[in-house]
Amino acid sequence: MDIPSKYNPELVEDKWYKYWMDKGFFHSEPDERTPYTIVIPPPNVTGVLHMGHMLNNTIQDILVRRARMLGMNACWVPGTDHASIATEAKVVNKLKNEGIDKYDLSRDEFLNHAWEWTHKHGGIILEQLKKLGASCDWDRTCFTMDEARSESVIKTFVDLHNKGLIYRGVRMVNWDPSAKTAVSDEEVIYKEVQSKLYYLKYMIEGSDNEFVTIATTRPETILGDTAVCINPNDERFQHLKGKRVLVPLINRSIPIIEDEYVDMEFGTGCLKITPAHDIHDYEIGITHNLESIDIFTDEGTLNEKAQLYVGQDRFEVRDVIVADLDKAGNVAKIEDYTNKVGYSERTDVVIEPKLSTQWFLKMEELVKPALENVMNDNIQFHPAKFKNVYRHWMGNIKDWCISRQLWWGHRIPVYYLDNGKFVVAENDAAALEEARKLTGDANLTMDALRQDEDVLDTWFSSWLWPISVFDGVRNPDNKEVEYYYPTNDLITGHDIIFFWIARMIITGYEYRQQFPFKNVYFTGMVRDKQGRKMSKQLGNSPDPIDLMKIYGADGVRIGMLFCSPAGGDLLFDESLPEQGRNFSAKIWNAFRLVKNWEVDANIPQPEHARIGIEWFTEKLKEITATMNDHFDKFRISDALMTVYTAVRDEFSSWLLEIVKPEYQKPIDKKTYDEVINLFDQVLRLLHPFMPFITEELWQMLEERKDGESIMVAEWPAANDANTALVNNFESLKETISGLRKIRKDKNIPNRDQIELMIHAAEGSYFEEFNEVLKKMGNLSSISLVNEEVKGAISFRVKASEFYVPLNDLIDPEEELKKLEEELKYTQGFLNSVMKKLSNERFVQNAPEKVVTIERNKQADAELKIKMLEERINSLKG
RNA sequence: GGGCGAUUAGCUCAGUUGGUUCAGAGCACUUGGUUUACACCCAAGGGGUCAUAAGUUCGAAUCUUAUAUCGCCCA
Repeated sequence: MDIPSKYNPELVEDKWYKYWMDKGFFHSEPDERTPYTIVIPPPNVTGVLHMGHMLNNTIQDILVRRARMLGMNACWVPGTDHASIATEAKVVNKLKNEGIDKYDLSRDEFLNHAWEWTHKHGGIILEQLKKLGASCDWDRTCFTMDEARSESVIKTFVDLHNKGLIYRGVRMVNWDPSAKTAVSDEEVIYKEVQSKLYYLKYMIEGSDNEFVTIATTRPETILGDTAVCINPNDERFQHLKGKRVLVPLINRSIPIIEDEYVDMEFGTGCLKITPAHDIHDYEIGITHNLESIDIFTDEGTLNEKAQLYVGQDRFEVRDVIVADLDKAGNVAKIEDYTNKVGYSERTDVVIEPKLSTQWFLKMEELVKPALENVMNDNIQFHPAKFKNVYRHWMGNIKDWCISRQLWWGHRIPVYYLDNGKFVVAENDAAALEEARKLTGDANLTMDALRQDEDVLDTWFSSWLWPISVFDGVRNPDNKEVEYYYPTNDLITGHDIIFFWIARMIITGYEYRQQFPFKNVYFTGMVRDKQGRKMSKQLGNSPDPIDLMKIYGADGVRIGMLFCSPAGGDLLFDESLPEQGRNFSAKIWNAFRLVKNWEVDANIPQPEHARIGIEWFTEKLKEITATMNDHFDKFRISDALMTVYTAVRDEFSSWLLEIVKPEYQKPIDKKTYDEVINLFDQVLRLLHPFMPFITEELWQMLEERKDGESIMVAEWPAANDANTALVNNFESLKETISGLRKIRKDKNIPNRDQIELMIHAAEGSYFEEFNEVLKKMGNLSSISLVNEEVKGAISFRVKASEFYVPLNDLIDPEEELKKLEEELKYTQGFLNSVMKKLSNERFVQNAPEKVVTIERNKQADAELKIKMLEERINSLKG
């Protein structure tokens, strides 16, 4: 076989992905096997693959591939999310660049543009996932706005409304003046900004020189003031009670009210109240029955109610009004001030608190089972610390504002009549029927109905995802949802625990009386080496596609996982995929070594090879068991590290070196076949992490039939490893390391044979491994002795002592120094052991196993000390 | 201000319900190596008072309390 000396991922990856697709390995249909289901966290339809997706989807693919190899019916459902705000913003922007204003278009015209955009860009990210090797069932690809999903969303709205859980209310919302929509609390990012605290004087009504001073960061809002508030306990302001003040510039008379909400320490202790533009002021306004004067337009400019600066932007007005106030003598002072200001996650403009009519979902009852079943571990979080965060949020839940003032999304199925009443229905026809019933007018036509202009929050569709992808909302009893739901694992970032995870759990219990997934695995954020978030502005995010071209998809996959514990942030650096690429090369080269051996069926298997294979066979069971344990506990990084070191150290450096025939000599058939078999097993353990290279090698390892694939090969068994053999072998390795150290210290070339004499003790020297010891140590002979050997360099493994006779090369002083250091250490060790053993309470209270271990330590240490002392005396003598 | 979490080797982090030589891994570092699979490698090494202090225990990186520093969420 002609094997290229270097692994070239580009020649391999597309080929095997196509093979897997052609053979239908990714596709799942319900059958009698146990299902293993994951639904993808649907990426944003306008998005392109970034490093966060890479991490997240690599983990999903690993879990799905392993489940498949374990014989489960694995189904990974892919799809995308319509992302109302982000997509609409992009489409609006694109139209703007073409000279088209959104508001010159009809709703339908705009939606046509949005769909066009979606069809053009919507599939990109899914195609990119294929490069990563994602084994999604592409036949099941869903979109939150396709027909089945859309109908599910509308049906759910109607149902929740009928249950009395959806209501219309006026609330202070987070208004995004750029997107012209309300956004949820979770979509507001608070940033620390350098601003100013303005101290403004308000004249007291009926007086020419008396005034109160208030402090504000937002002087432009004074035009909406409807009161000034003091703390009733504040001694300084007792004389103001019951008086009124004049709003500067417009001279509106407003009352001085009293409320303990006012912090006497902050600012001047006098607070201006602007109920329409601050959430706390709004609440005080309600308590004190104050008027709300909304001075802003939806675009964030001032309206006629402000009286001044009408039509100007809120931030422009801030500068202008301060100058005017100063001129008018109302500015007492201006201080630098650092505060936190909310910005829209989507458009990055400053959020304006605004009174607005919106649709809300009552959460109080809905969250109960969702909270309970996380706290009692029916749903498990990995890592579990996120339970606390979850409990805190769910315990302080507020009603969910589900309407958005946008066009792209699911239009709210509420139809208004002229008389202000409304009906809620799944479609126009049903709405008309309802309306006719409501009005008693059988001749009513659609013209009399006006559908709500707003759409639903995107999360109101994605919270149905684990159900709706199996069409379980429209058809709750269908075969697919019955089979695949609940799903097994959800892999997602902890940043959307409330947006999405909590809400999916809520719908799971509301609509299927069951959790949507058994486990939630939280990934951390991918950051750059300095710990900064990856962002376009910083330009610190590499393009995953480029990375895969350079390092191979497998290399990038494992690079992402090398340092990625659950929930912890991943500090990405290009050395990681590089390490992954290097590992691919290592496996490739191991394969080249094995496949290039000349096989001779006529020679018998040497003893050292027999031992090596027997050992590795057992070791592999242990490795598999360790990996299984890591997987069970969602320690994906640890599972990878286990197989990584297994390949590098145990397989390549030990097994292959042990069985490797002498230069230019053939290998016996038995050993060869067994090594091929072990290689096959190792590739299987690697496959979930590195699907491409493992398939390539597995196909070349032996003759394969069309339709065979490592993807559907069985996961290796882990039962009943011979742990005694494996442990004994560790002593052998230690002995060989000891010999290597001597060679290094004394500059003895590896090709020169040396002699070894052993003063053996039980449990640390095993004669049955002699052939391996001889080969790996390049020994001319091994002999047993009963006493110390003079003129030799020695080392100890546990209680056995090993001697290499090297008269000429020994430096007695150096040897003595080493021996004395070792003696000192061992004596110290013995002391600590004896301290424990002489403590009666330890012997009485500690488990017997622990005591026995300490006794063994004592015996070993005593024996070792005796040998060391003999050596030292003999060298001195 | 309220809550949650973290602090272990130069860096990033494990440490599984307190007990095997338990102080670990990977990377980085030092030294040696043209042993023909691999320098994208191999071998051998150095490196930490487990943030600090007190406590519980026969025994603490692990449990308790306080302090310091940092991070996240909420206000």
